[in-house]
Amino acid sequence: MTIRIKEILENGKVGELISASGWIRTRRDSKTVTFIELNDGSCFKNLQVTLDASNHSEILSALGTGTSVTVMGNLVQSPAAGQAVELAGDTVKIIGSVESDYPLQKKRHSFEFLREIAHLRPRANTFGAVFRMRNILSFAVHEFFQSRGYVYLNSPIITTSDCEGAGEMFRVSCFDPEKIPRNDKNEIDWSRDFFGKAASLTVSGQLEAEIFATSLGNCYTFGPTFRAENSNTSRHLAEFWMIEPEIAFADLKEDMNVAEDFVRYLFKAALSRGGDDLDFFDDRIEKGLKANLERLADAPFERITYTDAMTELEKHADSFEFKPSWGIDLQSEHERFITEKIFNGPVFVTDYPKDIKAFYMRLNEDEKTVAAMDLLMPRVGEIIGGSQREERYNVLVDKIKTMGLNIEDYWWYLDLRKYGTIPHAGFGLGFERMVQFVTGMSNIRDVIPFPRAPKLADF
RNA sequence: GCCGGUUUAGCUCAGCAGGUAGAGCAAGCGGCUGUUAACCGCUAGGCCGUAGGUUCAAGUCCUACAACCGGCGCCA
Repeated sequence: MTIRIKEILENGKVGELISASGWIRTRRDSKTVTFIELNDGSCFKNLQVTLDASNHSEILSALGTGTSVTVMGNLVQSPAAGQAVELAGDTVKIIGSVESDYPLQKKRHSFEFLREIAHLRPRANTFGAVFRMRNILSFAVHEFFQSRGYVYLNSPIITTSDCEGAGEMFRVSCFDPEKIPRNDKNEIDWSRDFFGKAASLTVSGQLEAEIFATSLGNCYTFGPTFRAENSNTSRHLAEFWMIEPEIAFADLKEDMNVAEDFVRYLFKAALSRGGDDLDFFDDRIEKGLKANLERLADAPFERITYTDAMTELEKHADSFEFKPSWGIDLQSEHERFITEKIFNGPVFVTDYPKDIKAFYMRLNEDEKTVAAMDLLMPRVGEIIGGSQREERYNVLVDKIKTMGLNIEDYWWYLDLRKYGTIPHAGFGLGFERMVQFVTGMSNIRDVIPFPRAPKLADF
């Protein structure tokens, strides 16, 4: 009958006899009373427990930071400021004691240090708040799509379709690295591997989502995605979670409408359910975070074509290391200028030159650009990449050929266009980048429980 | 992968022009106080990232490597 501390603090009645279990965050002594801050992870706040020093003298010294305990006693009104109620502990049971080398102290630790003890960092204020917020956002993702009739698709983690070229892939193989079979041309003989062909971890569930969008209708994926790029930045991971809706009978405009509604829905979920965790981010991680989320949750996102964006950037060519010109990809500094200087908020940039985008994006009337869109956000950069898919069989075949890709590899993808093709569109949202934006955390490795990045796969 | 920075006590850092290490917090002990990042005193704690080199002498200078941080590239 242990009650969660969140429940106690929200609904506990003064006078009630209760039991609370958790970990001691910090402990302070006064002459007659020992104070314990008890946290069980259910919420940001701690439950203050008071112990009569004379009744518990023999175990008081064992109640150090990190100790797990169960306390029974009456919930009383707190005579001091800082908390409305507190638990007047009658009995304290030590569940698990702590050695003096417990790494978490009652002081501020650097995020870099806490990353090295990822098995303990969820017990720290910031990380408790981050992972509760991540949970809120995860649930809101499903809520948003489910309430709109989208089907949740579990796209495969292991794939043999080398399709997209979205980045370097992690090889999946059962070969003994000491004895990799080779054929008579001395090439690796994947036909003798587990799947009978070269297999990798997925870099995107989009192509599979298109199969379902052209059968069950609107659908979405939400799962882990893997990129073997040697990316060393505060916004890249080798394993990250991506949400990829695919919308049937939709064009780019509808794609952006869904993306915008989706992002704003997540902002609103964070605002309405974030509680003390969000207040903490606002107070300690990024000043003004809440006001900014509130502003963005209500205002429509800006939209600008790549061509118009380039024209704007060219007016400020002097302020860039890389000179903007039509046909090049937007550099980080350009994206930041657009989203932070020109619009100060999320911006959709649309209709990129066809040569810098993937083969499956729909060719526009001008035959120079494709129906692509990226959603740029202040600080985290590109949070969404999406497009209307090329649904015209012949156009797609031409595209695959001119890009030098092997047409046979795409037989099933082309079949979707050959048999009852429909216009459709979709996008991918980097979940961790969303969590970063909503929490204000500056390093993406601090918003995923166990980050995987170059030289980093502990725990 | 590229450019720059950092690496000294459990943690966060200081260490001036090369002369064999210091603070705050944490920990242990004691004191004070319905305390709330509590406060005060004392104690203990360091092959100064790794490997070479220069020098009578290297935490301090040089080289290589590694990890981490910031920026860039790749992208979500």
